Amino acid sequence: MQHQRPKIVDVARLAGVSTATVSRVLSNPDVVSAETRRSVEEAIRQTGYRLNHAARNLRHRRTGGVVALVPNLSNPFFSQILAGMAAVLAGAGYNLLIADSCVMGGEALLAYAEPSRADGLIVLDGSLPAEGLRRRVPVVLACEWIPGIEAPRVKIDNRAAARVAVEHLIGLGHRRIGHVMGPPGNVLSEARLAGTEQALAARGLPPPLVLPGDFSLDSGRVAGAAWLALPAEQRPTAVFLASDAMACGFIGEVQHRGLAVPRDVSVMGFDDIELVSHMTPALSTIRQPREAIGRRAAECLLAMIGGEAPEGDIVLPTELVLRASTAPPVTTPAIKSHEAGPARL
Amino acid sequence: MQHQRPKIVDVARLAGVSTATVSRVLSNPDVVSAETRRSVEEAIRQTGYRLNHAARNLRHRRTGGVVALVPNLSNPFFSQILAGMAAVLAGAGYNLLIADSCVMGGEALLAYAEPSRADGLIVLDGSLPAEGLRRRVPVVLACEWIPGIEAPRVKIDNRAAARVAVEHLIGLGHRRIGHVMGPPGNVLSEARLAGTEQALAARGLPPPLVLPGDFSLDSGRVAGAAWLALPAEQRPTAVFLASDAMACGFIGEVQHRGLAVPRDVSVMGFDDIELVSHMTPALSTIRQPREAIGRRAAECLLAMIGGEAPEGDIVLPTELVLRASTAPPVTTPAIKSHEAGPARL
DNA sequence: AGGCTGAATGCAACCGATTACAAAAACCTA
DNA sequence: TAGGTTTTTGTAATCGGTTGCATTCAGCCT
Repeated sequence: MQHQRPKIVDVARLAGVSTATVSRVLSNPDVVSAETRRSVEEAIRQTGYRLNHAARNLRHRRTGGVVALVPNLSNPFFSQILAGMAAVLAGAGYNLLIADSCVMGGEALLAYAEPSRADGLIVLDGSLPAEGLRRRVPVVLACEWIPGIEAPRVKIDNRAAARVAVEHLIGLGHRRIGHVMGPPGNVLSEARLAGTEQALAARGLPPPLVLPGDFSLDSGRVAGAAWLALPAEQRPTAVFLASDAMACGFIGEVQHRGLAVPRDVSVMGFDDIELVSHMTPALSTIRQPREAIGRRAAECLLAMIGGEAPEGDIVLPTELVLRASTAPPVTTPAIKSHEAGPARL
Repeated sequence: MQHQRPKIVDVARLAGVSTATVSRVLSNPDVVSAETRRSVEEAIRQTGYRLNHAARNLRHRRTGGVVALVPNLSNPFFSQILAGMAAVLAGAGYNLLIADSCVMGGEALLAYAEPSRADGLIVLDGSLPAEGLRRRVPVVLACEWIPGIEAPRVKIDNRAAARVAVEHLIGLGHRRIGHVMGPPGNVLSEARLAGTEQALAARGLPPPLVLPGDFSLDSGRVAGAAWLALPAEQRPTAVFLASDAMACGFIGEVQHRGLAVPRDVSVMGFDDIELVSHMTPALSTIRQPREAIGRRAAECLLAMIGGEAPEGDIVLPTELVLRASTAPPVTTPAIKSHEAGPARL
């Protein structure tokens, strides 16, 4: 009948000490005399004792876990952020739990915000009910956020980044510029649109042609079709899309219909997901430091769990990455050079 | 001083019953009389009582969590499997914890296999030490697996799928076929290679030109460079790569160097990640039912946690997806038709 | 009326660690 | 050597629910 998991009293008995001493060896070895410690360690080895986390957590009134609330786990954009968080949290002895808002109702999600389920919460989804997050565990918002909520945010300057992207297009000589938005109401969508408009207005250019989207590949494809459907002389010569995924869909659609990027249209993405540097043409885009976002969010949360006052917002830098999908517009419509493709021999 | 979280005795006191009764209302309402139940529920509402999971888990000797061991979270291939698992597990009231073997040593990973940390384990990484997984929690292996371990596997028939892929290339008329492998030693790499060899041998064709890889985008790029470095007449006219990511890298490299797919080389991938249908050319590939893999693995694990005998291996079907990256080889080297590109006008 | 059955509830022992407090031991100092 | 520290260890309460067993009581049968 010795197939029970050994508990702390079994170790104590074998070592001839009290459970308190064993516990001290485990969590605060310095207060135990060297000799006792050795014999306890030996007893632990002999019994094959392993600590029961549920019991420790109960006593400590904590859970040892942090929940990440993700909208749509299958989106590769998020997985890299999660990887950053996982690294930090694992180092601090916390478990990373993930909850996909795609597959759970808002009700079920809020259950995660309870102190008995997790010690903290990182929200990556801006479309949650702002209610119910009050008076619960520490919360950090990353990337997207919920306007009503009072919590530190780890983010980038979306508006400025969009401005930089569009200024690049303007600098290349584009005058008719399109913008494909993220989902309506989303804070990121709004900020990127605003940046686009600002950049154009600052140069005295007309506002962008705005097409709807939702960050997904397929919405980018649809936007591509919409662009193609325009009369050629009304088409923006450059399009800035609010996500790389949409940019891929857009380019795919345009290419499948026989046009070329950047010859017929310059395309600019947002995110710099790994794949887009390998496409043809390689995508010009705005790099978000995804891993760092995850890291910082986790660090910030750990600090709050540790009792520190929440920091203010953390704004991480973005980077303009120029590749082959953006080029000067083929002007001089008089010549109508249909052969002038991208320099590829 | 009423800012304490209410506990079960507070509810009991308010409702005028014992804690046992409150507990029954919570977990086994049928044995409580309707009247008592109502008054307890009312007390719960008034106090704002919330169950403490750590306490319940301690008593139940379970954790309510399942760990997924992933090699490299940032890989989008895995995130969709995780999404499937998350859906099933959330439905059954389990938390999904993720551990990225990239960021943790094998030691730390095995700590997750302890009953006090998780009720079960889904391993997606075939490169783990087979030891230490014995005499622990229930385990299910998905996709990749560890040869030494006795546990149900959720997988596809990699060899047959590779055979189908290569037969397609042969059917198109290709005779010199290349294969870019996954990481050496990996069960998937070996099976896909074996399938490739079988298909060729069955038709009496010479064995494939095998190039090394590791499933990553960049290793695909390197393979592309290696292919380009071959004398043109030795180059395989079709290449089958063991992952879509590698196929993307390969195509990118080939295109950046001025050649075209499938005109100069047909390319076949494996996985059917979402993006590849939007590339130009759209990638022909083998579709893995990633979400289903995640689901089935989770279901299987839940059954084992519930005490059922482990099922045998579960083999899910794959599908040959034909798109634009594969085409008949441009034979008749006498004509050397350099202009015959893909039909694109 | 006495005895029996079964439903509803309470008592108190758990689950397995942690830790405040007290007791004991060891070490100093005058 | 008595008295005062400091270090080490043990005792027992505690974290917050759950559940086997005992008890109570209403309803039913003979």
